[in-house]
Amino acid sequence: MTDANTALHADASRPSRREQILQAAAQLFAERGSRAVGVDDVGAAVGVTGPAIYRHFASKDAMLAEMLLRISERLLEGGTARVAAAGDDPMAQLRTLIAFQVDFALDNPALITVHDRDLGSLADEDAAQVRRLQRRYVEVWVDVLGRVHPASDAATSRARAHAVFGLVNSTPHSAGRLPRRRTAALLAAMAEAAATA
Amino acid sequence: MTDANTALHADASRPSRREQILQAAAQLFAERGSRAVGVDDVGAAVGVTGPAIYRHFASKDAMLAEMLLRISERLLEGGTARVAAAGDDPMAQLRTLIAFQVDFALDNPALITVHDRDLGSLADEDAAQVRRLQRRYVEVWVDVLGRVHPASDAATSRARAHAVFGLVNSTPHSAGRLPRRRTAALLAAMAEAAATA
DNA sequence: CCGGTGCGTGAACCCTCGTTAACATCCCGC
DNA sequence: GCGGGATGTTAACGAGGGTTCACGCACCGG
Repeated sequence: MTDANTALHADASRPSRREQILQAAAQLFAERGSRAVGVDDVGAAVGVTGPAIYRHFASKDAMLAEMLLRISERLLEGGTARVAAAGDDPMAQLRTLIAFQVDFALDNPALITVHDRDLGSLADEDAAQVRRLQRRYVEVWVDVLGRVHPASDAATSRARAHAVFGLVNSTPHSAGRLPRRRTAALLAAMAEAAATA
Repeated sequence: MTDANTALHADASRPSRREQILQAAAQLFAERGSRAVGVDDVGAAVGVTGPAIYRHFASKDAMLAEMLLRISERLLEGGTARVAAAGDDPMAQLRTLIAFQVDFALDNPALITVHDRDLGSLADEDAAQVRRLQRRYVEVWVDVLGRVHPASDAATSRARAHAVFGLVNSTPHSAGRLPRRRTAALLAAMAEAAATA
């Protein structure tokens, strides 16, 4: 409803009803969990009744699926693009990846929350698709971390990547208490220190 | 059922039915989310039918409440005890806190998951109680981090603490792929680097 | 005008699931 | 041996909530 999430609608100025619904749903899902949010709640958040949702989505699960797929795709695309644009230096690649993840986490704390909490309430097929995208994004990190730590094996790099994600994605817990710029700088510095430790 | 979670039962050798239920529930809640797990599922996991649960707990919510309260209490107690035993050196206190959190996260990945995912599906009173305990535990970290970074204000220390929690609590995502000792060492090193950055 | 298409509404349907009730069983102290 | 509490079982109730249905209405091309 506010400026919470920018990642879900392409046209931010006058989002279509469909995009309004997705964004409101993301917010509500993040606050209470997708299973605790009723279709009526989502409708009310955009000023319509519950069943009106079905003019735009096949089901409640379809909403969640589209939400998670978009997030995963955005992360994967953004991550690969940044790395490709960062040249050959592993440290430069790492820094740009961190900056990207920090920006995303600060822009979309709600999506971050939903992303790793409600994957389980997805139909098997959709869940598998999301996991494929997630895995590919993780692999982008694993590659870069592997070049930063040439002595480490892939499993170690993978654990490192997950740890950095956890660090950066702490934004939903600490958001708003500090000016955004400060938070971004702090998280980036901590993430780089952790990733290179 | 296996050796998954050691934090919930005092007598690990022959846990009472009540403790079996709590442990099985923690496992299931972590895998699927508390709302997606039925009372029948929990019962089946310990070899009884669903309604048998009500011989040991007043309600499904009471199970979740007790689970989260125990976790929060354990963390707060353990954290304060470790800090008190670590002497006056802030870095020594930080290191022992990190070691404690890493051990807990590796011993109880399921509890970690439930802890910060299902707080929202708790009755207001219980949720408030859990949050009080959480806050006090965070303050233990904030105090130590404040002494490690004398120039930082409390808000910054708090953000740092949450970031370190996120890093260490990534165990549910990366568990098992690496021998435990290696994971513990890696996480501790990363956490210390991040906390002192 | 006029019919169709898009978007919404309120009512009803029905399945899931937490909870309770009524009835067995085991076991232990007297 | 026997009464009673602890522990389970099956059957049933009832609320909540996702989904469908039948209908209204605005808008738009011909």
